[in-house]
Amino acid sequence: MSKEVRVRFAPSPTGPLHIGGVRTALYNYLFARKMGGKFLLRIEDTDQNRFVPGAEDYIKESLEWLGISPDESPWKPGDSAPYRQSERKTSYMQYALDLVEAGHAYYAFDTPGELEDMRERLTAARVVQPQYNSITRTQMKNSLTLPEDEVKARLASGEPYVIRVKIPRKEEVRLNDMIRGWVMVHSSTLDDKVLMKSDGMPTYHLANIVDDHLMNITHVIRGEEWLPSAPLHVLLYKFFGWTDTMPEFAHLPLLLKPDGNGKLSKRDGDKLGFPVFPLNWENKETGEKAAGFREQGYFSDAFLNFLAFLGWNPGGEREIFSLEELVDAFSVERIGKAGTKFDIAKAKWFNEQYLREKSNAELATYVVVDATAENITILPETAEAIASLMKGRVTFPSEIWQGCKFVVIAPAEFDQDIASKKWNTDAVSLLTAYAEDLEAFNGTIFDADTAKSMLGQAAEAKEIKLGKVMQAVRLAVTGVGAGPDLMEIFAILGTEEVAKRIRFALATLEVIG
RNA sequence: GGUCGGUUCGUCUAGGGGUUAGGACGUAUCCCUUUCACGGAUAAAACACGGGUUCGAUUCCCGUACCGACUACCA
Repeated sequence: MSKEVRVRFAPSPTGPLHIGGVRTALYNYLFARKMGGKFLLRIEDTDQNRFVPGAEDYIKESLEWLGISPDESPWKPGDSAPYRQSERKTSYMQYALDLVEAGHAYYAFDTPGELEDMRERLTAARVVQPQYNSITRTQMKNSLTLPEDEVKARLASGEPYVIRVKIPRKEEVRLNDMIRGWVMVHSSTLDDKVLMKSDGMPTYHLANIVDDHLMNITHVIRGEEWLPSAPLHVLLYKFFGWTDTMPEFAHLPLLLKPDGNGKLSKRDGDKLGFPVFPLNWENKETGEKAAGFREQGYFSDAFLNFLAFLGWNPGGEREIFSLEELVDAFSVERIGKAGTKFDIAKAKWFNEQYLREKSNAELATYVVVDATAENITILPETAEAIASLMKGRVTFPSEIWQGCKFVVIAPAEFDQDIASKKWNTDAVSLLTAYAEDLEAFNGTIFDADTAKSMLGQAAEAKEIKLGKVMQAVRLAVTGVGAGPDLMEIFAILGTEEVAKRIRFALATLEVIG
């Protein structure tokens, strides 16, 4: 009988949640749902110096936007509360002391300056790996080298100290990563990492093991940057005697820069003009700003779909998956090993696919909002008609209004380039006739077909080939040379408005050549 | 430098001892068309290199190269 799957996403609140972190959260969510388990969120705020106000809310809002909210979190506590490491502070020291007691950790009193001296000394002596380890610790100030009474005295006097793990001199440490298979590391290459800092807070290494154990975490799905410290974590589970309940590990491939090499960073997004964060972010204190996918016009479901395929794929040829379908198709085995370059063009493509599936009514709400922002009133029916016309042609909802606002705002000026090429005597002659026909129109229904047949008849009467003057007709009514089906636009505008606009164009534009 | 990880079209990837190495994005061309798009069709485009193992390796093994992560009292 296997126990319930419990996974956690454990970001630290040091700024806006990076897209790589969002993907990690997503994979954790998908795995938990797939396995019928629980997805928890734990805030790793053991570094008081790096705390950024608002970062936690940002994490919460990001996950909510994507619809992958945790089952348990600081704002939705379950049995494993609390969910902030700063609130779990009291328990860590005892675990560290247990390790000291068992001989797997020790007190160290070295000052930052002394540590620096040690590294310099080692570097000067051409030691390949200047680190605090089984060799060098014998020359440092710690409870392994100092007499017992002196250690007690230093502790009693309140002298600052840290607790370091005592890495065994020679031992093969191995772990079976779900994505990478067996990884083996020799303990001699590991260093005596600090477990408890001098400010009384634990480091990530200690806190994450203690919390994962206490919270009954069964699988640790995290970024590849953690792989090098995974052997240390395995060792800690062993020292605590928790090997039999140690979670399984899965180290996710990194998200890389689109050009060149290296981890995707905020700078890359700024440079290439795309976001690397889910939501807009602003740090009021520092003035730091970052653009978000949501505000750029990406739909949460499209963004989620895109993200899911960055480093994973279900094996078939289908690419459009809803969240539920992703859950159904997900498996850790199908996560790739190699880093993934970030391709914003693909993200846009996903957004287009999703946009086309949205109802006109839904898209119309964007049009109304955008128009209102410009102090322009638009009828809901008009907004919907515009949405219908534009949905197949745009990537973002904001482009619907931007690309079709001439429906509501009659052109005051005209694209000079098109005018100089297409505004000829034939066009003037046809448009004059068409305007007259429109003004005389007394039918009840003026739809696209009617608009078109009337235009066709006018052209026939003047013996003008329609194809030659359509650009001019478009220019007269919309002011520009490109856009969705003109006759559909006419139908929205109505005979009166179309005639009025044609009259204005006729009066404004001069025939060239 | 050391440790660990990685390497299939430009990008994301499928595949896996014998395949015309498949798809998608992007790119190009053509078709459709009242423009621009959409859509449809077509095209160019990949197994990093060298050794093994094998009748046969892109696939398995070992090296090399290259790329990356880590190397803090940060996570």
